[in-house]
Amino acid sequence: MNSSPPVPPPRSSYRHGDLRRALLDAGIELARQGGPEAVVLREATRRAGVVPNAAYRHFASRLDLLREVRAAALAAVALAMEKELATVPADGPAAEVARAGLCAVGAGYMRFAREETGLFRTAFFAEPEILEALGAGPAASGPGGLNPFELLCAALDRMVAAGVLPAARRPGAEFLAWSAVHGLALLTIDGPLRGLPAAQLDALGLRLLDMVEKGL
Amino acid sequence: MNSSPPVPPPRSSYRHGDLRRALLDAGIELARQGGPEAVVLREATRRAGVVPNAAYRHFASRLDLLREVRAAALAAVALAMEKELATVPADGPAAEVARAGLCAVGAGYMRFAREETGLFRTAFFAEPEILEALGAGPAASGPGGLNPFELLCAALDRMVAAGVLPAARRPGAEFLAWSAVHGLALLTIDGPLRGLPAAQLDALGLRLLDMVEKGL
DNA sequence: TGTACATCAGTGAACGCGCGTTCACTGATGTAC
DNA sequence: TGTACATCAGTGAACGCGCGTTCACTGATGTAC
Repeated sequence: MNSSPPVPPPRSSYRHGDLRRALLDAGIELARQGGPEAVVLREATRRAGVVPNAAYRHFASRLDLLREVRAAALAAVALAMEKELATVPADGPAAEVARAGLCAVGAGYMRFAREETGLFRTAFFAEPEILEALGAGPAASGPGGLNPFELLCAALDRMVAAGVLPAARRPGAEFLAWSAVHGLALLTIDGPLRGLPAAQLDALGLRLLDMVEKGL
Repeated sequence: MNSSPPVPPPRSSYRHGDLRRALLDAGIELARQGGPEAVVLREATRRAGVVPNAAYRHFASRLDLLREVRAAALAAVALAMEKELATVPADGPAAEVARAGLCAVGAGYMRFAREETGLFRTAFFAEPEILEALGAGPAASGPGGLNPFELLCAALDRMVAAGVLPAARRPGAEFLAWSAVHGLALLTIDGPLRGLPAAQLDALGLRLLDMVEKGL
């Protein structure tokens, strides 16, 4: 019954062991629960069982920590997309596979937004200065080496290769597709679609992806 | 050269006159410059040339003020959409008019996001508890009596009436269209599209609206 | 194998900040006689 | 038309809060001899 939530881990040794990792993990957990603004330096140190200023041995500032948390969040988005992509059977007509790939990428993105809202918001709505990294970041790479944006681009490229998408419409298509999916994700987590049952959201997602595919 | 930004207005009378309005205006200006989190009670009172707690004569809390600022922001979005809509010539084939109407509504939304980023973010990303009002709010109405969401719905209805959109595809279409437009708006103000010249953004917007129209 | 020592990760205390909010007050305004 | 008074909008002072960050320190660890 006593002070259970922050879980003060009793540290035996004077040195922590891997405080950097512990702070990062705490930061990721904070982001998961409350989004980017919940990534608070003092709370992270509290969870690591350490005095506040100890963090400055490992991070230059709060923003520095947030940056790394954000990279982890971005990697988590990419992982979710790749997992969804992995469920697409690779046999069958190339056109079908390419189309299904785009859908999988979009569906993974939207599901992640719904299920890991805090991390999603951290990945895409952290401090403005932080966002510049997006689209150009090997630091933002997922396990497969691609960040969410690159995964989307790859899916579109495969559609061109399969002849489903005219090459002339390819340039910029990533922004159109991303817009649609990103927008629905946000209406789902922050907007009027919040609270809709998952089944309905999935159905809406399918219709949206259908619209994108037809409209591109 | 002295303390110009906050503009401390010298108040002649003991009574303010219309402090409520002054605080609201200050709040809207703060939102315009810095988004919802910039709507700070103390700063609003500072700008109104009044002591902090004076605000409590007119607003129950900071959140209460923010709610009203948000309503104003929503009305401003609606106004921008209506202005764009007003540029569409009403003569010509009904199908064309209906299509142009949807485009206008979308373009107005996206342009507002770009030009009044702070207000846009305030309208759609204020405290979660606040967002519930959206889509059901006469309080959120624009000058024409319709909020942004209702304007979009009306445009879609006109497309059905004009025979451009099959009635069977109408239900839920507002969410698909809104997703696309909302997403692009966000990529523009917060994401990798930030800083792109307005002309390119407009072009991308047109392509997006084209995609929506074809895909719906 | 044992001792002296440099390193540097974590401590303890404190700072200044701006915030939202509460309290008892004061004094200009408008109304009732 | 003049006076007494109630109202209530704005004052003044203070609160507790949690934050990020800086400072001089201490003491466990690992290395060099």
